[in-house]
Amino acid sequence: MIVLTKAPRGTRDILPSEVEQWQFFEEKVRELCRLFGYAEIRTPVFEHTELFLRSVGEVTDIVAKEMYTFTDRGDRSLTLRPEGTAPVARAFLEHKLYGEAQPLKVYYIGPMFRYDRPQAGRYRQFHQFGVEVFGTKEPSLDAEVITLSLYVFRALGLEEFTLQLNSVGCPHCRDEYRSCLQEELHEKLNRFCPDCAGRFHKNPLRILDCKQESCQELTANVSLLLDKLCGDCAEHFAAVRESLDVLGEPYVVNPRLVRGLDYYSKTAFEIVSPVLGAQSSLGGGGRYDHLLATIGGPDVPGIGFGIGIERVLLARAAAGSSLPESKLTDVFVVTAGNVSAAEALRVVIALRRQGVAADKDYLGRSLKAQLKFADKKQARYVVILGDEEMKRDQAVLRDMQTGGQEDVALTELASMLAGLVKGAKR
RNA sequence: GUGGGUGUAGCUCAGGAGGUUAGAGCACCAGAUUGUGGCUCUGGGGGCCGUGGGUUCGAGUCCCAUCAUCCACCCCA
Repeated sequence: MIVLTKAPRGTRDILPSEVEQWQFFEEKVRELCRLFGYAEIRTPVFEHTELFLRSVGEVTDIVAKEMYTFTDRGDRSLTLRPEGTAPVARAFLEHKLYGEAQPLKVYYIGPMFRYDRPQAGRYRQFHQFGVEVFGTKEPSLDAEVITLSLYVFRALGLEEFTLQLNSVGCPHCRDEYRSCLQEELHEKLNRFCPDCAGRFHKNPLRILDCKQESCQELTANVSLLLDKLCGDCAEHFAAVRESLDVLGEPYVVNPRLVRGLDYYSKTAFEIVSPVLGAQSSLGGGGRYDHLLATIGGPDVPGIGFGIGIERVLLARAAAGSSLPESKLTDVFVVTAGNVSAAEALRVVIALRRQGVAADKDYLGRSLKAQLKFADKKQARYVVILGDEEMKRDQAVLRDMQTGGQEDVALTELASMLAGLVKGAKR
């Protein structure tokens, strides 16, 4: 039975009480992108299914079992984007942005969709902030991109995280290593866990990343891709490390780090947090020098990362970071005696026209209840419109913090409060 | 897709081995003498006990299924 009063599994509402956290995230990220020279790009939330098949890779988990794919009324197979890189790459090609000055640096913020079993820090609709840069293989760019992701976490008040770095090589050295690894592991094949047995053919590199202790032991002395990179890849990796060293950014080389998407080459990195539980990855990314060519474009290199917004917010909450309370209402206008609601509205509108966030009661409540509500709204000031004062074209202005109050002429009310509110915010 | 935990008021939870009108705290609303919030006191509204079957004279309580949720695996953000 479909429950009409519940959001679909793995999705959730971001309620007013939480939305400030999201706005905070977006503000910080936009500011950083501006400083780093990245412009925003917005692509559709769905694309031709084929785009993800070709770019992400048909044997990846994302494509094999996690895509929201549907056929539209024109019989086209479409898929809600499971990640952000492929759509941006598509847009880059579609609009021939390789014809503009390179490199092109862009960022995006938006929802992604993966049909997966929900868990802590994992949703079917989740949100990512990510950047992509097209047009250069220069290693210092790798360092810039990585650094930007670290600055994002810091700007959001996260201190406890680790940057893991690796190189997954290029098609040449990776394929060679892959066969080499399979050869080395072949004799031990029956001693691996069932998952790894499956990985042996599909993605042997991932065996090195298995959480099972028994598998870890079996691969303890196996040769690593990092030691078998081709000259070009090895040189690139060394240069990236050097750039990070120059910047003073600490990192951990994890030769067993693997990325889940096929298009990665050379630099691969992930930022993990110790406070998130099993879903410890705050974000990750890497270089994808052959992606554009794979989907039918020119041979333009690229690099990027994606950060999970939900996970960042969870990490912030776990770290006890909070935001200063922002108040929606500066002034609350209440009525006493026979003063009409319309009269109150007139005053409220006049205040708003002066840039004062004002509001009033809309439930016909008693004076006492109106004040109680104003208190709940955390309004700093309350304007009381009473019969006595109205006769003199005056109103009572009450400071809810100090409890003091005075009579103010109606004509001066708006400009006076505008001044008071502006002063209080400083 | 696999394994385990949990579903009782808006929220956090009680409800001894099945037995009458299902409770608490917080929240919400209203009062505590005439037009004044926070503190206190008093009162009040709210619950197909997730849903559907079954066992029983009788089910919030036992059994099955289902849905949801949480945790872990897989994988990833």
